[in-house]
Amino acid sequence: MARKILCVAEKPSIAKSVAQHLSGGQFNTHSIGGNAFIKNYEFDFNFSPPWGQCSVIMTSVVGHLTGLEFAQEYRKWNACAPGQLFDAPVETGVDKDKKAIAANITSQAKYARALFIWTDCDREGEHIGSEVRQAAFEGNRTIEVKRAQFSNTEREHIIRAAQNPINLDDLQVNAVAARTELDLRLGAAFTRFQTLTLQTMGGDLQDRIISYGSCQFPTLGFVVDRYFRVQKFVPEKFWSIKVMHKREDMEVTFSWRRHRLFDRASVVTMFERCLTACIAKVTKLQKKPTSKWRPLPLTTVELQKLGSMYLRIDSQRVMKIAEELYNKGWISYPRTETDTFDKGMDLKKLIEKQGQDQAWGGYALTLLRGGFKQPRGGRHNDQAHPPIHPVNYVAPSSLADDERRVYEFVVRRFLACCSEDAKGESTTVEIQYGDEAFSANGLIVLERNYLDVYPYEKWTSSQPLPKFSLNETFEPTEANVTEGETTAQGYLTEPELISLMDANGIGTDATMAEHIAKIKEREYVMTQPRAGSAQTNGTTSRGGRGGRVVRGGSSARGGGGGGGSVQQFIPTTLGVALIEGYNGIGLETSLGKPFLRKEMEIKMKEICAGTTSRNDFVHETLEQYREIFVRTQQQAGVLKAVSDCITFA
DNA sequence: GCAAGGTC
Repeated sequence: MARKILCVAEKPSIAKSVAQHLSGGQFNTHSIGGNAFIKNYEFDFNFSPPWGQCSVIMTSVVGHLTGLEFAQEYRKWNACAPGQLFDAPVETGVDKDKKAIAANITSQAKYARALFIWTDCDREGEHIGSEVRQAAFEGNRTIEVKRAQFSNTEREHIIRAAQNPINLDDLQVNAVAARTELDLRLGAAFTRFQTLTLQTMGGDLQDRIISYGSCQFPTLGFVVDRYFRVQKFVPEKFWSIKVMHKREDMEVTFSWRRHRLFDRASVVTMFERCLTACIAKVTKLQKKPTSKWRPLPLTTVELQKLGSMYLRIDSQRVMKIAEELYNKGWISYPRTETDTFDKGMDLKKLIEKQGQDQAWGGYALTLLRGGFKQPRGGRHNDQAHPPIHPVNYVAPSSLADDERRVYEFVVRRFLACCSEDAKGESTTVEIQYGDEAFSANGLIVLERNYLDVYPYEKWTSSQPLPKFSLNETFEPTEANVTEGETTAQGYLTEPELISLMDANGIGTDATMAEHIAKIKEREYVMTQPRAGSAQTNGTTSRGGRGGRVVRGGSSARGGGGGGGSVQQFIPTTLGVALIEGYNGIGLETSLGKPFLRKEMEIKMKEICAGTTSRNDFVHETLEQYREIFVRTQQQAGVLKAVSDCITFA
């Protein structure tokens, strides 16, 4: 009886670190023919019963092994009417460039008693596990299949996972299979239909692909939605009362509790009552400690948002750079939803490695000498990867420019997480003046703490307030009515777009940047720099009616560092026409809205919970989209309008 | 020539 166990991870890097932990560093490495990345690691390990001491082959795949395709006779664009793709037969096949990897698993399985699957513990990982299982069955019908449950690659954790295997969860496998089938059928059907129809209408759309995808369309929808809100915005005038007082050579501005009103006559009346009263009285005086919280451990979505906010690098490029840094071993796996560090992780060891840096090394050392605080924990955990953090030190001078900036950000963010919150003292003075209440705020920063290593955030002491005492009365130095106007929100920026996608479940942390790049490539949207923008700390005040307040005509936006300006997304005529076309069809669920994708996400969770079956879900969803498809065909005018827009624009 | 999901 062969005492051999085959282990397969989702990616080469995991196979390697698992092999290192289980073997204690004693393993042989074999290359496989046909793929330069995959290695087979060979060693012995003592598993829990019934397996006991076994020889192990640890290898990996590189993500999915297989893909879903239409049967051969439906692959040509003119082979069938696009509508037939709703029911056309589909088949699963091993991707061309994955044949050698599948063959490796098939042949290794022949001599193995059991297969241990070490793919990531998320839905896609479960499905990849089922693809691995299938490849193993091709070589060995009776191989026993288990799955290791792990959420990081720490030694103890990995050994525990090896000794407590569970079973593959076929419910999760089914959920992913359903999504795959729907994305293929709907994507291909609508893409071919739109593209072919618009081609026959002539105009400038001859050689373009007018693609539809369950993620790219809602992404486009967000851009178009904001565009129209900006276009339709009507500015409104508002008025406010400002009170100033000079004391001890300091000028204090009190702001009105009512903030602002949209009726000038009322404001003037109230203001006159203040003047009549003449005297203001201090009604409340409060000093209290306040703090600014250190940031949460870094997730992919945050990295993408902050990359474009702080570093002005777009999300796709940030991800590409992060992947390179990961592949070189400088930072941890950059695709993670987790914003909590595992309790068992040795964070101090990671901080120590940063001690040698010229810029932040000194700060890292102060953390080790007592400044260290266990990071805050967020509410997200994908059970597969830790938050993004530096794993090794690399001298910034040896990195390319943007690479250096991303690495520095990851390091500084990590050190900030492990620091104490910033501490300050806030003072509030409230006064009664006539019938109106006003207040002034002062802040003194006492300890900067994490802010010393995290220059991306600002927290500055305001001008200190002069002394006031409770119930004292005084005559304000100056008071007047100010006038302002609400201004429209800007067009959508990339961080805003990513937030919307995240909140609506459009795409995954690993693919959001791709969807954004896709709608640019299709020329559904374009980006342009926002005029007059500079780096902000995300503290822009917003007006109550959707607009940003510009007081007395002068913009509150300050300077600040940062290269370049914020990019904003503007839909092209084509993008607008597509979304408007589908919104105008009159069905409640438009292709341009995020609801359908959101529902898909909910249904996938139901499949995982066992309350919905894969078949029911696929059929119901197909029927739902078929109605939209049929209606779109009937109302050819919808797409005709798109064509006209483009031709005569 | 289509999608979205993995990863290199």
